[in-house]
Amino acid sequence: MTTQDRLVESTQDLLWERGYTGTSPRAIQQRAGVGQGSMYHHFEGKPGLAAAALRRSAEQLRAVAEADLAAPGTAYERVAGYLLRERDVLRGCRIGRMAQDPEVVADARLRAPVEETFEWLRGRIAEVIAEGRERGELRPGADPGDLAAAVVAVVQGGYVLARAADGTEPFERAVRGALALLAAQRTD
Amino acid sequence: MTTQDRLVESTQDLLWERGYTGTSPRAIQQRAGVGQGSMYHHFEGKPGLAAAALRRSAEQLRAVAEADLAAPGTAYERVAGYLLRERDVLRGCRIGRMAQDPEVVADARLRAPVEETFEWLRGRIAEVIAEGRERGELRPGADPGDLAAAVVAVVQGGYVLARAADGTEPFERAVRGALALLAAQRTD
DNA sequence: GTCTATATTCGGATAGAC
DNA sequence: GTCTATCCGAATATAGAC
Repeated sequence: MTTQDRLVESTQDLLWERGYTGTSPRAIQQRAGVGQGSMYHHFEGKPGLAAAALRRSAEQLRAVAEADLAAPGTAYERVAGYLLRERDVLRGCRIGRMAQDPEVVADARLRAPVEETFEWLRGRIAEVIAEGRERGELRPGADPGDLAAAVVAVVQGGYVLARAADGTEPFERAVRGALALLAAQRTD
Repeated sequence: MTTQDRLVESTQDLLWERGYTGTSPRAIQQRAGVGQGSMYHHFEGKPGLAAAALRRSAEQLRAVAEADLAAPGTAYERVAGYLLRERDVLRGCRIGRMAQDPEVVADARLRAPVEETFEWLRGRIAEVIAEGRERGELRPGADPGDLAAAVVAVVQGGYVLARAADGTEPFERAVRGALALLAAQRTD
């Protein structure tokens, strides 16, 4: 693995664990086993490195989500697959976590991958729901975009509740609740 | 207002804006218009002051939520009142934000008010839903605790989506989606 | 490309005068 | 109770040798 790659991966991990404000260049260099000079040679300081790390995390998240959403099955089953995917609940979402940090939100290069990821995810889930409607699997009713936003919010909010409780139960409850409500939308 | 109160209020604001890791004693003192000595005289450093601020924010949040949930009306209307309350969406939740900070989660005195607030909120909403069931307003089905967790998660996740988008729309969508799903649980 | 020095400011806190 | 002085290490970065 190249020095750049080691720096990017270490940054991904640290941003996940400690957030942007809580992650220092020092800590990144140590985790990557790289000196200060190397980091500043390859990247434009902490923001540049973080931007690269976030772009990479965003790509990876997208690929994982697409695998669930493009799976065979009914719309309900595909959304359920997304909601029930195995997650490291107490670690939370690498991308969603960034939205809480004002330094990230204030920097266009850092916020862009976060914004794009959620925009894509909501759009993709809305598509799945709209398809389910067209196929007659789901009742017509609420805007698919609204339902998709609710689904994504349940996951992101579930992480918040789980960390607050220092346990996974609230996350699992929220997902079960959301699935029960979605299940009631299926045609008989 | 006493010096203590000014310190606590300034800390509440800064924790909301910048999070725990991003809030320095210096910044607190300046916002409160108080010297270093005063702060360390009245509180046990940053953690002690933050604990006091979080307890106060938790009380306030609880009071506001209770007002909506104890309002007259059907269970659906009361939950809708909670979901549709006016919020400063882009600022997010003072309590939920803390759950993302590893320094908060690691310190029992800081995590306690966060945990208790969400536990209370989920329980209170579950009560409202259970009452609706008993009164025949809502169909029997999913566990009220699961539905309550989903409701709270939609709000917390909605904040995440809104900040990611730098706009309130995703929050409003998520709430509309959740309300549409809940509305379908009403008896005819 | 990578390393070691060095610089500056901030974070978090203590000491002791008033 | 409040203020100023002071301390030490960390955060973030630059300079320049190798």
